[in-house]
Amino acid sequence: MAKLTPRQTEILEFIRRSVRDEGYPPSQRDIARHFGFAQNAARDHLRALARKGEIEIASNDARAIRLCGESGVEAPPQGLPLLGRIAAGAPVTAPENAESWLNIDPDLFTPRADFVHRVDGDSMVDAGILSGDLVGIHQQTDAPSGSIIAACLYDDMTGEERITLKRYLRDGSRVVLKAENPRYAPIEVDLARDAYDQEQPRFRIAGVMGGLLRSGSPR
Amino acid sequence: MAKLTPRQTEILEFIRRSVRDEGYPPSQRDIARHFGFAQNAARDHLRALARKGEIEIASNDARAIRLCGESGVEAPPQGLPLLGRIAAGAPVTAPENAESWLNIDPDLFTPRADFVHRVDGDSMVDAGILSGDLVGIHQQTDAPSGSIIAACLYDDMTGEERITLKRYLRDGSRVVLKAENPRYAPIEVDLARDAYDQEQPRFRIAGVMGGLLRSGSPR
DNA sequence: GGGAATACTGTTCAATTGAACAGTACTTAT
DNA sequence: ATAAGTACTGTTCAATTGAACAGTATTCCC
Repeated sequence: MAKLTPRQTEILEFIRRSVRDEGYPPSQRDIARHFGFAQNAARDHLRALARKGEIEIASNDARAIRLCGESGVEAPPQGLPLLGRIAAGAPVTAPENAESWLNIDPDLFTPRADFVHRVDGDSMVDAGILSGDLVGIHQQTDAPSGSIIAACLYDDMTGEERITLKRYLRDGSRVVLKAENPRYAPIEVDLARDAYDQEQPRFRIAGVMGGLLRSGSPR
Repeated sequence: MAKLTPRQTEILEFIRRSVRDEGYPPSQRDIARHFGFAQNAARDHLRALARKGEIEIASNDARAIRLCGESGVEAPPQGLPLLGRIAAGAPVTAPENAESWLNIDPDLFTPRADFVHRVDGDSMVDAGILSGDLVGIHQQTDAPSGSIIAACLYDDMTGEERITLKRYLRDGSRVVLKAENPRYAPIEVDLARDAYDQEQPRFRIAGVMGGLLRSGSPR
């Protein structure tokens, strides 16, 4: 799709707004009146927009403008990004880096989910969270002690950042990230120590668990 | 909103289809041409539809039809009924008897869910299903042995029918409904015996589990 | 039996509309 | 330098369009 000039973007926006607010596209003269120029200027713009694939001028009929650029009449893209392990350097929790998008109402979770994380491994089985489950996460930088959080752990070796689910236990500056499975050892972090201390992993809270979605039945 | 005649519904549908497919409403003559009548008939119909609040005729302009009845451009109402324990006599699995409706895409579950059931009790904890979880159920009358099913159990005492989640194990005519928690005893049914035998509960398969939705985090 | 609503036909008319043709001025790539 | 694209003005014109007015047949309600 060819790039639009600022003026063309303005005009396309006006058409979109008209369709949304009035329910039908404007006539060439409507456009001209709104922008204060002659009908033929509007016609030129429509032709340019049609050539660039943003609209289709369906026929010689009145208001026969069909919006076709990405978001014509479609529903607003509602859903949640599925975040997880991603390539080195890039921030894991940025929606742009989503593996895929799920069509779920964020309000099905409490608190409301901002993204979804796929559980890998059985470290949380005793909390009823199985491998492969999708966990809804509400993005926040802190969490009450005892809650289940999505922790971002940064691996110095690979330079990769990844999300893990853990129970968050905090006592002063001492933080314990506990798995809900006796076979896994808890990770301990002392926030008072320098972040550059290599003996402990660097971590941050990505958010708190707001719920869970599982597809299929276990075993 | 006044009721529409079949003909008016046809015409409203045609306008909706036009807006969806073409991107703009039809002219009165477009309508007339499509239905094979004169322009004025179309005009009469539009006036009737406007009077009944289904559309708005915005001005004297070409194609100035604005759809306003409930679902103008909105998404189709999609969701799943939440079924569970219900009043005596009524069939539990009928969507009309839903406790409430959840706005979930049925295809998030595999197999696709037809309704949702709220888990009450800890009988399935070992399968990662906790009390309060919502389980997506695909309606079917039979299920492979070993799968987790929604079983309809009929209580002769209260005359109530209720849904319970169980692991379904079948060996010939012998059926075992097993809880995924050692503290619960399995229920045994012999299909060869008469359904009127009061020594065993009457049951039927409501469907198989297609997945799970949990709001909030455990404990 | 009368009134209202539905479901049309048919004609006329003025306003609106898109299209075409002829220009102008400016910018941006080649 | 020059061709292409942008961003307009101005005029003319035929086609389309909604509106109005005058009818007709049928059904439904009171």
